[in-house]
Amino acid sequence: MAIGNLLSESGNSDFENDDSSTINNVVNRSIKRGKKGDSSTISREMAMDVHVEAERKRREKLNHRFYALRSVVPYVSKMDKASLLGDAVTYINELKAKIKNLESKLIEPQKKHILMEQHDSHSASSTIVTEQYGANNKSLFSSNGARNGMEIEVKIIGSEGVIRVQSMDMNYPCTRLMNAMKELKFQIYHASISSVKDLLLQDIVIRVPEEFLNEEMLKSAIISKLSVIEN
Amino acid sequence: MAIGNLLSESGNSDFENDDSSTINNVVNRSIKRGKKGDSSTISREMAMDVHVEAERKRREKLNHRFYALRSVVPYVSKMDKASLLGDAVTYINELKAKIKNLESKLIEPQKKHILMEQHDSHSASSTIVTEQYGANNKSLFSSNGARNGMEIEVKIIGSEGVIRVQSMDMNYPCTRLMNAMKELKFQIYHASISSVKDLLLQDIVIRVPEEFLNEEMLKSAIISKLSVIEN
DNA sequence: CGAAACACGTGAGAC
DNA sequence: TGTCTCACGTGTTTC
Repeated sequence: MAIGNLLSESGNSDFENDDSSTINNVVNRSIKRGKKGDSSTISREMAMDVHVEAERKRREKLNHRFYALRSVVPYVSKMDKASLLGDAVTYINELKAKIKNLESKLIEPQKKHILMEQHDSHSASSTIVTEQYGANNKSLFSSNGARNGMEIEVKIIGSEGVIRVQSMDMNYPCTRLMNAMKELKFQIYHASISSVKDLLLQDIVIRVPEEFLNEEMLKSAIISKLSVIEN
Repeated sequence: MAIGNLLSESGNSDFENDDSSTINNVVNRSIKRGKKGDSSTISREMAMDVHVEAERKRREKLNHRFYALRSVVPYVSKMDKASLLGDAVTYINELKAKIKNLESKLIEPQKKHILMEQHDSHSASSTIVTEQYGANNKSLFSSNGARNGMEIEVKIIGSEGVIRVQSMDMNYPCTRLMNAMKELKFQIYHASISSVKDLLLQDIVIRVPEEFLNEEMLKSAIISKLSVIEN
């Protein structure tokens, strides 16, 4: 599958194909405007370009979610998105009805209940679970930006590199760092993450690509990637 | 947000009617082409117009379905469509797990034994998933779309959980897993990642939120998150 | 100002 | 032949 796409030009339906990141299509997708006002519109065009790219990303994400939804809804009548959504709604309602049914069936027989079976998860309210999920959020240290003092140390030994990061354990610095590793396409040999109190320590051993000639280059590449990744 | 649509100065009063069902559509849609060649392009323009209208109809329908979905999914983290789809998938998987749980609880009528179906460790507690893309599966339950042959094992000990994942080292499964941890808001105590040949082994120790009553729930939550995360 | 999310019009492919 | 569905680039709005 997927031979090089010379003259691809459209095509590209949404089949799954999965990795959008890897081979990444740097294809001549940027034919766009041949000519334009030549005055000071260059920054304009660049901004446009990033906009186009962002929108493309968004579409891709949405389509992945559609596919994921399709994989959990057992029978989807047709292939189009509207039908999928409709079937998902009816399916959810079916599941809910079924649960209600089961619960009522379960509560009814009051005799000789053996209903312990949940030793360790007493967890108060052994009654029906109801309502999913924490939903505690609200405050939830979200908020983007907020560089939480990351200290980065880099060491190169032969073809291997050691990245050592120490930071506040907020906003999932490990997720952020892993995203950076992915975007930099570093091959990871080993990683170890430890949380101690409100500090998070991360050690990662990678294979250093040849284009990074010294530790400083490697470190600044990581830092700039980190600063770009949204959390 | 005030209303737009200042009475459009008529001109051609083509039966546009619009019938917009839902809320206001603010847009001032009918500016379109001001003037054009009047020769033989009229049919062209009419055809175009009907196309535009049809597409508008389609979009309206889709949005209506989105709204319907939103009304059956109890808690949607954010307001945007992608989050809605993702949460719908998660919710469906939770419902499935819940049903499974209730059913197993129900099929156990008069066993005088305390046959601890919880301690035994069979009970699918630490089963292995190895699934590859839904759609081919058939059974109603356990339709989790784990990607590139991820084998997931989950163990709960007290308030801590151990997640052990083995997969092909392609497409940065560690990044994906970390993203899942973040989205599930799990607090990470420790993590260890090792690459051996083309296999990637990941062990993560987390604090298990109370709402996860057993290993099965925890595992299916992780799987469904994984299936939603695009890489 | 950028970044994110959306709706829109339009070209293209399927049947 | 139209009709349906989709992806794309773009304008606009919100924070």
